[in-house]
Amino acid sequence: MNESGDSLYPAKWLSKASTGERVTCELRMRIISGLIESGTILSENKLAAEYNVSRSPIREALKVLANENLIRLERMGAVVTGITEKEVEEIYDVRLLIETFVFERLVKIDTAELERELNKILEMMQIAIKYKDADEFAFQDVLFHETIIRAINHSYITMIWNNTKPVMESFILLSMRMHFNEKYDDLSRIVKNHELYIDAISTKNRDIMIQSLHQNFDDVQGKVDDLWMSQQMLSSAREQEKE
Amino acid sequence: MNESGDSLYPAKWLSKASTGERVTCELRMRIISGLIESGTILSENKLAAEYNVSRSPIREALKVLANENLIRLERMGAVVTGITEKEVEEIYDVRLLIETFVFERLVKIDTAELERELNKILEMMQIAIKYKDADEFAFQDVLFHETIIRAINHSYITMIWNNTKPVMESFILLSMRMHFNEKYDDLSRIVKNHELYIDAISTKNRDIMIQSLHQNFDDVQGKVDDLWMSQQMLSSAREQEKE
DNA sequence: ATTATAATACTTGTATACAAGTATACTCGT
DNA sequence: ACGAGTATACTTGTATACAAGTATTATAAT
Repeated sequence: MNESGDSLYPAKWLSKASTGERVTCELRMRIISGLIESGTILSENKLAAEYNVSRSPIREALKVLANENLIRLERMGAVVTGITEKEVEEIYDVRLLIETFVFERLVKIDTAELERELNKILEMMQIAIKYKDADEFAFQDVLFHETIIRAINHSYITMIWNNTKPVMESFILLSMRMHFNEKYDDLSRIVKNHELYIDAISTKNRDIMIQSLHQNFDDVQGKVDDLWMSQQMLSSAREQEKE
Repeated sequence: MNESGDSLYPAKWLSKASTGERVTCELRMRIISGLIESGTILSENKLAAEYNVSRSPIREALKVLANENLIRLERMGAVVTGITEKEVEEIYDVRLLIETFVFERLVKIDTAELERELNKILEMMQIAIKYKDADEFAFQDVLFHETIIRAINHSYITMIWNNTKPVMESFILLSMRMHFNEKYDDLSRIVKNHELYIDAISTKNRDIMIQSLHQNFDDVQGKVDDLWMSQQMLSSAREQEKE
């Protein structure tokens, strides 16, 4: 029925994805970006009609999104929860928590290979900056942290990551797209900070690691406000349309 | 086709559950108990036939179990991962991690209502012991920790809990059933330890909390060995059947 | 005997159909 | 005008059907 605009989620990341995964990613982006407002009630049938698919992939998507705390499955309809500033902080709480845990494991093992991998990702990030590819930059940013987390081979920490990653990815994606053209110094600061992170890992220095983690948080936190502002703008724009 | 024995998961906990949830809980118990061995390849069709349901609830169950790291969804068939001693340790890593985090929040807020709630649960546990109701005891044990974790209203911490809880619950359930009749002193030790936990919360004393958490871990760890032993017994019994 | 190829039986992912239950709206009685 | 009760249109959960793809097995050729 209504294709309602282009897709927010990078098509190239969905090359091998099933319909269910596509819908999941797209809905997630719409919710996090604020395009679908908090409080909206989603119905399987309507979504199926909107995306021109059957209810099966839609159901799948809703289950996943409910697990990510983006919607709340109720008797009739799924209520969009969305994410507020509070949720963003909470996600970063979790990231701080697990990355701190991970670091404690990393100091006990050989991290040479990991460092190599991280440096590779760092160079990729720089290329992404050079070619002004916000999506690629976001991808590598997320990959950076994923690589660290996976390095300790801890299935339940990985599980936590798998559950927080999608929201984080979408959030960073939107945030990067918004900032990429304006704030070049922000980007280099992010890269610098990732370098610091690698340093912390290689020297096994807790203080540097904590410093880097908090720096990273602040970097993101700064962007959060802008994202919310733009959401507000979106919302008020819609409000005006209605009138 | 094959109902293969009774259900492991308490029927009374499934009063309002859908077929999908029932299948999920039952499969989870079978996997964790070792009744379904690691390495087994599950097929949606076979499971559907076995449980006399359609593929829809089975698919749902497999998605959930994959998220809990109990199976691995592959091209063809779902490979049972199961849980080894390593996984149990890892689950408790996570619980330690999040409960430590939670405690840091709890010291900052008024916990009077929480303490009341926890004491209620504690009394329930004692009744469960009195009437030798292992399942109820397990239920209250899990509820105890859930209550603490939910108290800080942290959506992503809650999310982590939601994802680890089912496995933990099943594990504790099996463990309790195995030990309930033999080791009465174990049970009172568990209760004592929970009292200690409440103490830690009310006095906002970190040291007591850590002590209690580790104690709790040791309690479980002790039981783990037995559970594995019994799994081994199960396995070897099956081996012999085959011959 | 071994290898290449083709047929078959199984797999998942999606679409559709059906059943049971719930909210909304409407009608009828007062 | 207003409330009780019914009809209707929606909701989810499950079952079934279909399509596309993959492993396996059997057959045929060398």
